[in-house]
Amino acid sequence: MTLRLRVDPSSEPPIWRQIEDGVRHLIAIGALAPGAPVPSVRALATDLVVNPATVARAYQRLTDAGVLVVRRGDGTYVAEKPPVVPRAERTRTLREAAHRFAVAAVNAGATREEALAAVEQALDQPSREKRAKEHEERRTP
Amino acid sequence: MTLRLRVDPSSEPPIWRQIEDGVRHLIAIGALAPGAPVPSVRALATDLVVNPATVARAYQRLTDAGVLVVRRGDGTYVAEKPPVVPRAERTRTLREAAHRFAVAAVNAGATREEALAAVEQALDQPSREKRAKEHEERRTP
Amino acid sequence: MTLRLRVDPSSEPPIWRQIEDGVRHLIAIGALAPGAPVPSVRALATDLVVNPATVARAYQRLTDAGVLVVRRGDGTYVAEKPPVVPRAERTRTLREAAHRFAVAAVNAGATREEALAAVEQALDQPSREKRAKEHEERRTP
Amino acid sequence: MTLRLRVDPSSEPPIWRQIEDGVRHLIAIGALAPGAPVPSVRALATDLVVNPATVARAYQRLTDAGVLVVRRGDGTYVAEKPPVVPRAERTRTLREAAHRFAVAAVNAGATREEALAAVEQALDQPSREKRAKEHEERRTP
DNA sequence: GTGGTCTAGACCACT
DNA sequence: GTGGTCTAGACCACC
Repeated sequence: MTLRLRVDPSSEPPIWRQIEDGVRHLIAIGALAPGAPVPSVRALATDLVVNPATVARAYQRLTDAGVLVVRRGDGTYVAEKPPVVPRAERTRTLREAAHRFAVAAVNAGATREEALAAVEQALDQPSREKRAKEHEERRTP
Repeated sequence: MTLRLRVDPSSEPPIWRQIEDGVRHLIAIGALAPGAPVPSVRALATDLVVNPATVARAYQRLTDAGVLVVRRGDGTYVAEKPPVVPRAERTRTLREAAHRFAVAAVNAGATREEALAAVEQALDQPSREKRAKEHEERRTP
Repeated sequence: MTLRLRVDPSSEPPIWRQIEDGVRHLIAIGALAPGAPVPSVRALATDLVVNPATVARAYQRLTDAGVLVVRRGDGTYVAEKPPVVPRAERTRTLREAAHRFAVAAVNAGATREEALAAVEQALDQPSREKRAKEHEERRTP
Repeated sequence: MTLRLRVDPSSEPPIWRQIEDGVRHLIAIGALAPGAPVPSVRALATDLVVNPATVARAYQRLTDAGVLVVRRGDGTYVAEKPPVVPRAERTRTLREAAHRFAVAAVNAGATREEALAAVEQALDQPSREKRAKEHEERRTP
């Protein structure tokens, strides 16, 4: 019941947000299936070495958003039908992220081609989590 | 002696960082040549409608980094030889930025093609300054 | 959580620099171990009778340099692995400092022997902190 | 009538002080003999690429101290009998310089031996000015 | 409680 | 005029 999550206690983004995004990410890549249990607030807190209140904050937001559901007295689970993020918001997010990257790339002195190549590489490189999951599946099918 | 710089005071990133990055950016695209003067702390502050201390903070970081040089009691100038960021570090920065973008794109549920399109668009965007500079050069060759 | 630090507010060098150098010095002599907490900005400020912003400035420079790390909302700590200054740069710094001293000594009309004696005396001087630390260790082993 | 002087227009110490110390230094090492002429304020200013008022300030201080003398309508000269700096002040200066060096050395992570070696080397290395002067003397005895 | 940011205003030394 | 330093005080998000 441990999550493939790591958190950086220094600076941006805030820890609660790192946890929130991390869980969303694990769901997006399929590492956390609908209906699957997530660790208790306390367990995850000791695991990540952060304050339980911080984990609670992230869980609360995820619950409010309908991504997680609490079964009282039982535990917390990924929702059976996690809500889809509205298309408009999704493209806005994407555009902002792209802009941040573009500024960073120009400041780093990269050419258009170098920048694009770096992005392609980052997109193609299967995430550690995904590979880890496939590995696990092979072991415990 | 006015700079093609605008800042968003509603923070995130902080104003001083927006100024720092902005100046670096203007140098990177050639809108600010080595040896060229930059506006005085006070001038830029009134121009951007921020506190002089905020501009001073940005300028000082740039000076510490060797991007700007101060001639005491005279003014501040772009360094004749702005420090070249070591190639290794540059590609590392680029790779990290690309990775951050890739994660954001995956979380936003974007496909590989959507992600790349967004980046291409963002890269073609911030040429406002460049076009402005080329225009100026055509006028006063 | 009080630091063996004193500053001279009559400037030269500026207070924030005195604090920065002081912390570096305490780490260098081992009075501040890796991972150890440093006083909060406010605590040190009241202790030194200076404005919190002044301490914050010093701490932030040290954080930027990787000497200190911030745990958000928690506190500030000495980095586990304080950055090693590259050997080349270290000897360069040392050589420059030595050269500055040599010039000053010549200007003061000192002989070679007088100059060396002054340096030996100065080197044996700032062991106040070290002795204090050893004393503490003997008390609480 | 050009002086072996260079100044750094950035930061500490102030330019006028660099000039003042520089002239004192040239006299101390014998590169400027008693009675020898020094360049005019204007000439030195254009030579060093600084504001004439800055050179004037240095010359004024040196004149006040009796190190230089003005012969009206003629020029400025090194005093025939440059005043000796009081012994007490000299040793104070030396001690301060030694202390600054010691702090810098410790912060640079140098051992006592390394620090002393660096100073010895700096003291033994005949200054560029001295060598230059000897060379000149051989050419025009 | 923690650090981070910003403003307003003052004072200083240097050119 | 220039940049540099410092204070006092406010507000914010985070843990």
